Amino acid sequence: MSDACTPTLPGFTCGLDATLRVIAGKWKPLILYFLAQGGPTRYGDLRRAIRDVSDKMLIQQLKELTADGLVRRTDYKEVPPRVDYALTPLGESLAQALVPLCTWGTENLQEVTRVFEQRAADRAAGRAAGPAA
Amino acid sequence: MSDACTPTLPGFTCGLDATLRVIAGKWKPLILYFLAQGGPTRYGDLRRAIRDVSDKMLIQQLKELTADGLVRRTDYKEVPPRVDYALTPLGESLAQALVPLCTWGTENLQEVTRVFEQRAADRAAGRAAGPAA
DNA sequence: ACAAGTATGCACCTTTTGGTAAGTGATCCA
DNA sequence: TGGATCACTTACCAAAAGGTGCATACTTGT
Repeated sequence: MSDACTPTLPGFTCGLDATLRVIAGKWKPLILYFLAQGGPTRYGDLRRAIRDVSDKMLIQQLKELTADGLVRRTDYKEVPPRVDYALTPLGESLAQALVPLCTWGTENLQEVTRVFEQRAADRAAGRAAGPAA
Repeated sequence: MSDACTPTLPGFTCGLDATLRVIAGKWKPLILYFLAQGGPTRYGDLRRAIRDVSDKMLIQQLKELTADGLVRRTDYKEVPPRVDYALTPLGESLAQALVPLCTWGTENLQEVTRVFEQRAADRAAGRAAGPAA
């Protein structure tokens, strides 16, 4: 796995651990994804693009990403509010690092799909057997 | 972010999403990490290596990784139980895809560390101000 | 006889995460 | 005047994730 992982870091086990904690959160990768695709994006556009995300969640994750220096928030201080979000250089580099995962998921889509069907089936079986017995 | 992300997948938003759901779980990346480093590893060794993980969690995540086809479990059916775990080819390929994240975390360790200190400070401030007001 | 180690299972509980629904000022449109 | 849009905020809740600790069947070491 290369020795980029080996050093003993303060707080996290390895660089991988650190990274995963930064992007932890149901919508963060997706946000990074959309921001990496197009340039600066208005809040409402993100909101509509991601679909299924609630205001609360989207705002929350955007806040964290912003506080973490991965995303830059621009408030135009206009009368009907106007705000947009864009990746910082750091955010862009992270988005780059995500590409192989993205590729892996796509390349192994069959396996992954099977995996999730299996998980669902197991959960269903568990719920059927568990409460019954 | 390359177009490895673009296809409309059944269930998940993109390959990245799919991958992240596979490795979701506090200890899975670490397990993958340790298994990628050395070859087959006995349960007890993993347990001691990862430290801070509980039996319940480790077993649970190993089970999922095994069910997902990323890890192969070998039970030697011996009298004092002996079992070991190793990566499958699929698991190895995933471990490879994790390397850039690992590298990113290591390269941007300063930023990441700052980020987490900031988060901690914010949480502390929040707890101090919130209940008071 | 007794403690320890082996790989797990299980019950219970707390923390974290995510989701829903409502409300905020201000402006624009009919 | 009433409704919609903008970017949020807040209070409340449900579900999931994670943690602790005890139990198991068997053997080995003392």
